[in-house]
Amino acid sequence: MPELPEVETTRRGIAPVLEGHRITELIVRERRLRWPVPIDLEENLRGQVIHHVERRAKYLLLKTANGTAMVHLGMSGSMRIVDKYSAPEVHDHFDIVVDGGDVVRFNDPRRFGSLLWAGLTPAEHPLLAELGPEPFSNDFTGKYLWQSGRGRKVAIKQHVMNSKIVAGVGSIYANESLFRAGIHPKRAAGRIALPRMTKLAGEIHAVLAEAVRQGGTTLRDYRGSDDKPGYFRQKLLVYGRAGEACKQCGDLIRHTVQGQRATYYCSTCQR
DNA sequence: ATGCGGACCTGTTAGC
DNA sequence: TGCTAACAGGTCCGCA
Repeated sequence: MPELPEVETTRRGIAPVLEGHRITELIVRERRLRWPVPIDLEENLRGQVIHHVERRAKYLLLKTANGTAMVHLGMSGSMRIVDKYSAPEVHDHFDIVVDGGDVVRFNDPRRFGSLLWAGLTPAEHPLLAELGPEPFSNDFTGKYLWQSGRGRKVAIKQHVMNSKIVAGVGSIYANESLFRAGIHPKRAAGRIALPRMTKLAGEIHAVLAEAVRQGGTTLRDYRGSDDKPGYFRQKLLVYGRAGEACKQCGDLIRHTVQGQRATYYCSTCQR
């Protein structure tokens, strides 16, 4: 499921419930996530006040004076706010219980998500240390994207989905921003001129910002912390539209696979 | 250094 | 209708 807009929507949903509140209990029902949940995590978090809920790439960072917990939603994860008396259901892998009785409950059928401990210097955690700039940061510019692609033969779609190049761009929004920028997803990253890269960086920024405003994209499972779906799906121009007419030129939208992920594009509008 | 395929999981859907 | 195979929003790792 979740790409950056869905994670950001989740962050905004859970932050008011967590920030400034003390964790009375962390209840872990299933430790076998993408990586095993560390055995001392409950001890590290119990009694700690969450002073800030941040996002880095697609990781949610729960910051306490003792250290930072990292949550990743994987492909099918979600976090909902529930009452402490609500019974856990299947795939509800952990609960963050805070003073006052609110519970943030993590559900993830595929268990590609994770719950990890990043200590006092989260930026140095191996999963965060190598990440590229945030797409909403000032460091993410056309010039940066152009420089990062110089001499590379990798397809531009895979290039922008590489978290070391830019953090948080997944398949849906890579497809959409490449369409908006008029760039063919299989074009080599090193064979795109600076003005087109500038256009692409701008479209990545724009499409992600729009999706955040719409509460993300719900294809199937994704729900925000309030259980509402995201409404960006109606705005998708290519993703999931194979065989349908391009909204720009009327040609058929094509489907292919890159790196085991679905790619959608218009061969007339994208070169 | 770069690039590829496999791996981790379950649930839903498409196809026979 | 029922079984099986393919596919799904992520991304790390090991190998060539």
